Amino acid sequence: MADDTDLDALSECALAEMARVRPVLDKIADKWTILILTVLCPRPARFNAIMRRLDGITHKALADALKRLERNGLVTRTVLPTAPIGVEYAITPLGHSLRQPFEALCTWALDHGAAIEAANHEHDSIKARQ
Amino acid sequence: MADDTDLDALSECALAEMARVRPVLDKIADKWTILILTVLCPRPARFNAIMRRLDGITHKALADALKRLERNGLVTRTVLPTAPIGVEYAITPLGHSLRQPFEALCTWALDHGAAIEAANHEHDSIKARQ
DNA sequence: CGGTATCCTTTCGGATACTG
DNA sequence: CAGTATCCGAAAGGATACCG
Repeated sequence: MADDTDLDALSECALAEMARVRPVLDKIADKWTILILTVLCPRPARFNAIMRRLDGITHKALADALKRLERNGLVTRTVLPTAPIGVEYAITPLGHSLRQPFEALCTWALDHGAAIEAANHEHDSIKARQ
Repeated sequence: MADDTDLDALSECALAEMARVRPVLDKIADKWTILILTVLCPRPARFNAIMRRLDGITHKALADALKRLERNGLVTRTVLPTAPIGVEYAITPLGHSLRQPFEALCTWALDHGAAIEAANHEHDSIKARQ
């Protein structure tokens, strides 16, 4: 019973931590956030330049994502004094700091993606046999 | 122009890597996956035990999430020979390996959550002034 | 107890069109 | 070029009820 209490305490602590983590992750984790940051990482880019790089993203999705990124302080938005008007988006230090933990996730995905695929196929074949 | 080519190559490489990473992340990244793994990390648990721990999750959401986790080889499902019937879920080594990269993300969230909050408020107050 | 099926509401994403 | 508004179908999420 003493063991149970200890384990409960640990798990409870982790779950309590999650309560603070979740709202943050909800803000940054959408379909395009990471891809946009990847594009902006080497250098700033303009709206249509980003769109050309991200094959498949729609006008609206990019506009929404950039608005959220700007609001969260991960990118900056600068209107250029050109004609016709131009807008340049650049990654902030805060946005840049996100790349390291995200790369840890990427590494995991690259390392274990095959294992997940294998588990999928095994699971499916077992179900098919039944 | 030579610089541009190099930067393009780097960015192109990162985007190409993303193409392999994305399908994996799509499989594991939903609202409850991480919380469930957190609960199961110290020791296995049964369906309703998990549900009691995760405040707010619905019956259906938990059932769906567990099915996906099992299919991806992140948890195991064991029917207990009890009456009434019981089912125990346990984390696999593969599931356990996911915790390290995820904790990197948690650390980032805990470290920079305040900065994002601040950016939100600053952004809102600027907009309100206009 | 564990799980599925159903229904219903809300959200999301794509397509299109229009403004500065 | 950048951005907004609108419409619409698809998908997600919650509540409920029922089966093994």
